[in-house]
This record gives sequence, C-alpha cells and structure tokens, in this order.
Amino acid sequence: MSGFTGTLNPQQRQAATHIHGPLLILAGAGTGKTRVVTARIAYMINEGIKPENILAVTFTNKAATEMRERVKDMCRGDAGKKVGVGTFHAFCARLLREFAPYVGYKQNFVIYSQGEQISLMKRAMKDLLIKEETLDPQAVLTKISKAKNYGESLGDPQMDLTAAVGEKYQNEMRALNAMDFDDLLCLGVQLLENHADVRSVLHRRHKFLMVDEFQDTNSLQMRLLRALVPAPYNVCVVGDDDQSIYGWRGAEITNITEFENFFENPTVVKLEENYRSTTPILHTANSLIVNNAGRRPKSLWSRNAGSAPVRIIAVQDDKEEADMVSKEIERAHFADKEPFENFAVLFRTNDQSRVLEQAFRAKKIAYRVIGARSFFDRREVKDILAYLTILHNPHDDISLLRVLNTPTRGIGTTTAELARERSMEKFHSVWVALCDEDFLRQIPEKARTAIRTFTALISKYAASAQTQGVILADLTEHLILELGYREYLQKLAKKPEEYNSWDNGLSEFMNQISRYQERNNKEGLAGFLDEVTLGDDREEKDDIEKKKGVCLITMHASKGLEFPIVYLPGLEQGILPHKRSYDEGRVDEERRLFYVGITRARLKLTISFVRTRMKWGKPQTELPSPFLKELDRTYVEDIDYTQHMKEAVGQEETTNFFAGLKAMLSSDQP
DNA sequence: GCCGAGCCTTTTTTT
DNA sequence: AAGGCTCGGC
Repeated sequence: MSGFTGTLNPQQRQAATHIHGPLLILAGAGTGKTRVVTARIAYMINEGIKPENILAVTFTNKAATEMRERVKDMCRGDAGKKVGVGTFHAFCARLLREFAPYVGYKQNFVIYSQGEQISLMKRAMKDLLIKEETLDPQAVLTKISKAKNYGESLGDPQMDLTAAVGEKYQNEMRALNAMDFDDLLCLGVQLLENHADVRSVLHRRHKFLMVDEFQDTNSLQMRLLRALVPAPYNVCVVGDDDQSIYGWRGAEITNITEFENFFENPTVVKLEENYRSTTPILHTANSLIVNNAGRRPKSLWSRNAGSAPVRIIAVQDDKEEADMVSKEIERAHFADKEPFENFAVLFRTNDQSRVLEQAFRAKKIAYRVIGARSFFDRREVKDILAYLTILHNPHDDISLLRVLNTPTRGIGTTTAELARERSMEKFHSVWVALCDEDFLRQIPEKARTAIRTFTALISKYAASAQTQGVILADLTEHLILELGYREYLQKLAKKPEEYNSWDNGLSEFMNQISRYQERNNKEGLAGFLDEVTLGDDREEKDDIEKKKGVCLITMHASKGLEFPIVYLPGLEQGILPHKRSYDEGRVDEERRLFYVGITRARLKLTISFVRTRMKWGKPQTELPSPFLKELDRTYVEDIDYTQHMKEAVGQEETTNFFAGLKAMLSSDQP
C-alpha cells in the first residue's frame, strides 16, 4: 500500500483507491473526508494519471482553497498545482471566458455581484414602473434566480410586473455584456449541452472529476456535471446529506440521496468513524439530527470518550452573553495557556458578531471575523474596482455611472440622465453616448469638456491595461493620482480618521492586486476582476491558519472547519431556527445548520441563549430555541448563568484576579 | 451642480 | 445602530 493511503482506515482506503466508475462517498462530519479526497488525488497521480486531467470542483471558495492547499502539500513537486481546483462558479467563469461567443457574449464580459445586480434592477424598475407601484428589487432578483435555477419561466411580461421587470433586467444584462452568478451556471450548462465540440474538448481535458460538498449542489450544477462526465462516469462525489444547508440557494438534497439516478450503479462508501469530537459532543449532535425525516441513516461514533459535558447556558441579554463568552476565553487563555485561535464563536446571522467584537475589544482579546466580505464593500474599494472594470469593459453602465462623477468633475445627475436616455434610444451603452459627438453637442459647454476629459482618461488607461506585461498595481496607483482620488476623499472625510481608513483601504487594495499578479500573470485584469467578484480570494485559507485570535464566523461559513473549543450563542426561537424558515418550510435545514455548528467542536461545546436581545436598537423578548429540547441530556449540563455567578463567587474572584493580572501586565493600561 | 440634514428601512445564510 | 435616500438650501 502506498504511503498516502497507508494511514487510512479500511473504508477510507477503499474510497481513496477507487478510481474508475462512479463513486459516492458519504462522509459524516469529522470523518476525514478531506484526507480521503486528497489521498485519492495523490494516489491517482501515483498511478500515472496526469494531474492536469483531474478536476476537483467544490461549492464554496473555502473548500476550494482548502483542497488546493492540501493537494499541493500531499503531492510530490508541483504536480499538485496542476490539478484543477475551483468552485462551480469559478470553473464556469473560466470556461465562458474561453467560449463566450458560443453563448452570445463577448470575451470581455463582466460578472455582476449582488450590489451591481441591485443597482441594475433598480434602474430597470425605474424605467418600467409607474410611480405608485413599488417592488422590492431584492425580491425580484430572488425570483429570477429561482427561475434560472429551476429552468422555469418568469411568466408573461404582459400580465405580470415581476416578469416584465425580470425580462428587462435580463435584456439589460446582455446589452451590458454582464453576467450574474446564476448566468455563469446557466450559460455554462448551455455551452456544454448545446455544443458537442466544446464538450469533447473538455472531456479530453478533464478525465477525472471530483465534487466536494456534493449535498450543496443545485440542479444546474448537476446538469453541468453530467455534461462534463461521459460514460463510464469517472466521477467521485463526496458529501453528507445531514450537512445540506444551502437549500435556500437551490441546493437539491436529492442529488446526493438519489445519486444512482444520475450515474448508474455507483460504488457507495460510508465513512462513519469520527476523528474530531468527543462522545458527549457527537452524542448530542446525533440526538438532534435524528429528528429530521428522509435522511440516509448513519450513526457517527468516536473513540474519544472525552470528559467535558456539553453546556447549555441561559443568560440575561446579548451583552451578558458576549461578556460570558469573552470572560471564559480570557480566563482559559491566561490561566490555562489556551491559545486564542483554539476558540471559535459560531452564529446564525452576521450582525450577532457585533456585540461579541465589542466585548473582545474591551478585553483586548485578539479575534478575526471570517467571511464577512466587507473589504470589497468599502466605498474606496468599490470606486477603484468600478474604474478597473470599465477599463476592461467600458460598456458596463453600472460601473460607468458609479465613477462618472467620482471624484466630482462636473458631470452631475442631469447630464448622466441625458446620457442614459440617449443610450436607451440608440440601443447602445452609456459609454458610446459619451463618445458620440452628436450627443455631446446637446450638452452644456462645461459638462461637455468634463466628459471629453473623462473619456480620454479612460481610453488612455484602458489601452495601457491591455499592454503586455503591465503592472496592475502601478497602473492603479497612476490612475488614482491622475484622478486626484485621494484629494477627493480628503475633502469628503468628516474626520481625519475617516480619511486614514479610506487610505488604508486603498493600500490594502494595492497589496491585493500585487499579490494577485504575483501568482497569476497570465490572465491580467480580467482574471483579477473575476477573482474579486467570485470571492475567490486565495489568500483566505492562509489567513484562517496563520492569523491569530478567536474565530468569529457564521455557521454556514464554518462548514468544513473545526476548533477545539466552540461557542454557539443565540440559540433562540426566531434566530435558530430563523423565523423566516418557518414560512418557507425550511426548519429541517435550520436543524442541519445547528448540527453543523455542534459538530465543529472537538473538545468543548457551549451553547447559550438569552432572554432579551437588542434588535434595531430596541430590546426584544426571546424564547429558547425549540431545538434545545431535542438534545439528549445524557451528556448535557444546563446552567443558569445569573444563578451560577452568584453561587460561584470563588470562581468569579479567579476571573477578576486574572483580569487584574492581565491589566498589570499590559503596558498600555493607565 | 453640490452638499448637508433628517428620515427611513433593514439581511438569514453565499456564489 | 447605521447606512442609504430624498429633499431643500446654496
């Protein structure tokens, strides 16, 4: 048995050495799934399969990055780097860059993320709607997304307002040479299903397919997979139906529960030995998940008896909850030398992290918030990104209109509106209108000059962006200087700190773009923009491992990760299960989400709920989550925090003692 | 065309 | 609590 499969258990080894024909690996939480997948890839390469013929697709960027790293580590030399690894969306984006004309797009299409989609949707609605009528842009987008994912039509645009707006949106997208996330999948499927020549190119390129987090794939992704894998189906999928938590995005749990309907006679391997958690944690998790109907039966077990019970703590309010968590972490850190990075706090909604961050800052506990893609939502970053986007595709109206008067250059809303109207009459982009002399004649002198300066500037930089060997960071810096963008920010800032934070954002952006070009000098600006919008930030994994501090993360984003000590705050009715899950019939999925949260913990698990929680500035009465009643109490300790604090005065003193000690040791204390 | 004040809503989760 | 949006004054 070769080295990389020797340490696997029999089931794991069976999975890792099965190469030909369809393979379904049902891998429960913590059963060494990633090890098996990477061992399998190493094994295949060792058997003489070319790494560039292996394609591993995942659902999230985190999974992709993790796999990329692990494969690289496990393979000799740089063989691992040649294995294709990416999310479905990133894979499609690449594919479409290569074959865009086949689906009626130009090669320099741009990818719209949520913010840009909403802008476009608002515009489409403004153009179509009578004033009185009001529709939620986000809701319409959700409907469009569902329709695309399920291959349904939106209805008759003549009869239905949503359908009309949706049609308009879709037409605009094409006109702008823009795709949204769903389009990437839709058009990818279209490309493969309708073009045998493209298909055969890809069949030759990707001979062995692997899909991770298979329980999260939707029907489009399944169609893509089927088009990508010819008989005899060299495809291996890995997943766990109990961890399917993306149903709201169209994930089809039946892809995994009825896998044999798509690829005949698969070999099925079940991994049930858990190497991660103690028995109390696993037992508690199992007692929760059995309440779901229609799962593939499975029972996880562990050799690790463990000692600590699972704790369920009742606290007064969210402030006290954050205090409780941060005090315990502080104490374990200073008393037991427990490194901060051994802790994670997992929550249902992003805004729960706020109170926690405040508590951590107050106690000077190092922490990091994972996944909040706030960086690319920052105004300065969005502005610069919009500039770079129009250098790539000036016909992207949304980005163009964003920067047209940023920094303010005398092209106000009136002029912008005229240009838009003109572009709609003539069925071309705003950019074309701005370059059109006939149009410019109708514009007052001052604005006209401003437009000419603007278009000349963009053209100049667009040309240099296309130059071979251009250094993107330098180009961006020049652009910022020539725009006077920093001066603009300086004027805009209300306080000096505000400007400083913006300036830091710009510097960080420069770092990102330099690092991108260090690892990829082939794909230029287009590649960078794709990575940014697809969230394919390859640094991220590094960050999770290298960066120090307590990990604050949503339960969704925590899938695939593990931590020695885990806190699950906010186990309240309406938060988990989320109140909207009741109307949408998704309570089972919320239960799976809780299950995912529980099974992240290796040694210690603490669940908590509050009686009142601040919401939008007002206190709200909360009830404990009904899921808590489902947990078997064999290994559970129920604690009333307020009560507990009164009784455990000694313990409280210890806490204070260490807090005091810490204050003394900390140099920046008064 | 520009800018500030006040009003109003709001995301559940991510590609 | 906080950011986005509208309206009104310059």
